[in-house]
Amino acid sequence: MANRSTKKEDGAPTLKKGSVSLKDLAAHLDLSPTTLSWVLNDAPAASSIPQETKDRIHAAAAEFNYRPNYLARSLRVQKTNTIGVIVPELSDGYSAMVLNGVESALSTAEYLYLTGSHLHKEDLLQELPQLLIERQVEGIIAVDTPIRFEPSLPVVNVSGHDKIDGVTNVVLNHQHAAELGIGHLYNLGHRRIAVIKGQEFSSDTKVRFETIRAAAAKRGVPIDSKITVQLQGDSPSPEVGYSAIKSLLASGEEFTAVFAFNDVSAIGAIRALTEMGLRVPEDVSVLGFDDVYAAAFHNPALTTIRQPLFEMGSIAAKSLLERLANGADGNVPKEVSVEPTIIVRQSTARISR
Amino acid sequence: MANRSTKKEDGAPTLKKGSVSLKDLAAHLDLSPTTLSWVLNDAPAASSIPQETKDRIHAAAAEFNYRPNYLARSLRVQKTNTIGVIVPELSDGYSAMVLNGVESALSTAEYLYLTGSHLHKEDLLQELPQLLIERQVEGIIAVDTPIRFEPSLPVVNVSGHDKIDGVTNVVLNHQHAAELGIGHLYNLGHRRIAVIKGQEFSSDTKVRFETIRAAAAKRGVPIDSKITVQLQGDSPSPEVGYSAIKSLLASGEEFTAVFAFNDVSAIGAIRALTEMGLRVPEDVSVLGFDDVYAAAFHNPALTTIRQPLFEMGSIAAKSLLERLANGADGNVPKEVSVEPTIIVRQSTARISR
DNA sequence: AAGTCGTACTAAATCGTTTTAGCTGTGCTA
DNA sequence: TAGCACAGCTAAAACGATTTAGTACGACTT
Repeated sequence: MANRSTKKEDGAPTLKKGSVSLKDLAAHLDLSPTTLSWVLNDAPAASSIPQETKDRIHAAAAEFNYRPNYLARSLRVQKTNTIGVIVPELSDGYSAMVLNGVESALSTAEYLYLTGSHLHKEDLLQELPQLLIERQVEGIIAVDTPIRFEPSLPVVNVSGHDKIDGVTNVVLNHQHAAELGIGHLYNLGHRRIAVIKGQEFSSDTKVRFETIRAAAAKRGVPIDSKITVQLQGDSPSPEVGYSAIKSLLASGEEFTAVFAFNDVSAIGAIRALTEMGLRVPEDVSVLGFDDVYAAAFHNPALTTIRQPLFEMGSIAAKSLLERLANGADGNVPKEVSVEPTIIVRQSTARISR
Repeated sequence: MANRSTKKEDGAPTLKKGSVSLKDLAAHLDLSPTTLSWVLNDAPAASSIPQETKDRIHAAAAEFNYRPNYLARSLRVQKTNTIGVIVPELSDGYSAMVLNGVESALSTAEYLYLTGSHLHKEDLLQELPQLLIERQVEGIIAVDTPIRFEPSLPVVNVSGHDKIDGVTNVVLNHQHAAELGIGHLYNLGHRRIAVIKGQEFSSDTKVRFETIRAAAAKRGVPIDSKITVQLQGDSPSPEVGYSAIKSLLASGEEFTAVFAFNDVSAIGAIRALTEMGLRVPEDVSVLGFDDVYAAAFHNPALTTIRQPLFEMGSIAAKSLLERLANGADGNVPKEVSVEPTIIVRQSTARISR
């Protein structure tokens, strides 16, 4: 039997609920913090502690709702089980889906994450990573975000294209995507294909356009710069696609199809076209990109190049976790690529002529 | 002039870049951590430190890219400048917009936030808050989430309806919203109004339906339970609205308008109606709720009751920050309410008969 | 009867800061 | 010439955990 002597004169040091420290709990039990730590963490050293003591400890921990202070623990063990995630903004559909993927991969590993949006502001692009690093995140996942800092920790960039030491890019196979898109339109008979380029700040803008251009040229229908427009404005919304197509229509140039930078701009484009009395897809085909939620239920339902955004997020997270687990053994993959698929719905059709 | 003696024999203890501690830096400068801390934090006590020393310290901090370890600081000052945010899921448009509002309010206060999605799973509803509390968040913002834990810290619940001590609910003026919606449809001549109820897990489901029922009854056109359907399935997507209306149509009951639980289900409803050869709004009017991004550019553009989601997020954050700054002085507001507006677009029209 | 082993623990260092309480030397007053 | 203020620092405690290195005691060997 336990021969605990009541060391101190206080019989029951009433612990305030809500924030008991290990020391408090230990004092209450007349044991040392060490013992409690061993037992509560199931440390190897706890093997010599008799079951009865263990039970007492667990019971008290439950009774006072003891939760270890993660700050203290992390400081001591030099591990925070936390990563940082940087996105342009949350409500554009794109980042949110990637984040879902990230979270699903993290949760099984008991990691949490801190988030920040940079809204494409240069100062935030510099500042955010520092804020996260100060908070001792173990790594950073950036989504559609240029890396403006020296990566002093593992970084994974979803849709990143810059080759930077220590950064793994998770990217779509853009060449394949362009082939799928242009191939689809070409096979429907389209030869005058207008292209909506992304904003300058989107990581994919350049590659997307180059690969589309190459795919079109290959088929002998080079992209005409007169029917190429670039999205303006600093956030992704249907409005910018709408304006882009409006200005294109104003130019009077002919085209039978539009290959949009993303679904959101495709939706704006459709609005602009129908407002001008052009039917989609009868008069003009519109091809989107991404396959966000809204695409399937739009009217007309969007034909689009699907990016596996959820998977890209979870691949990013898994890749980061793997690097964190294995330590920096040099062999950081520069790039992981995923495949697009084309989802044919109602916004594209055979050319009517 | 400074008469620093080279205490130690090592002339230049080469500091490894990337993670210098205050102690390292202090050793390098032959000063104590205390002095550096004072200077770098602009503490009052730093007034007695000569400018030259201050300059040396700042220069060294910059040179070695010194960043204070936030874990250690937070542990010492008992303040983490971090809150937790709990959402059902990120990619439903709703939570993301609220989060944007939260973030904008937080960033000016130099707070960051940890996020978690519970996907309406009971275990996560219990677990997530604990994970956040362990990590010493100062408060929690829950979005459309039932509170399943004892609030031992300040909590703000966006769209919460349970009155719980220590929890501030940020809610829409639902009565007004129902008046706007039913009033609009009634004025357009609609008398047979179908209602799509939300899923059981949505906080707003009950109030929304009750207020709609009351507003309709008041006008002498009581809601008929035969043309009331409830969303099924465990995530918000157009599919569930689609199925709901499909089943309603199958019942053969007559109706001239649909008041949907949210925009997403309204979009699904429109799809179901048009598939059955009914035109929106000529044959059936469809009224949405929320005014998410997709609403304005849908075809037809959605008439909807707008919730100021961004504001609700920033109000939630501001209210939480205020409580954190002022300490727990008891007077916690039980409820803060915001006003809806009706955005009339193309999905509703005067009854054609 | 001394040495060894195992049980059941505890003391103290540590993580990286901040903060309280000093300490040392110089210049000036009384 | 002792006393005192002030400038310019430093030592050590503290935050709340984990972890290393013991200690005290009984039982068992040799």
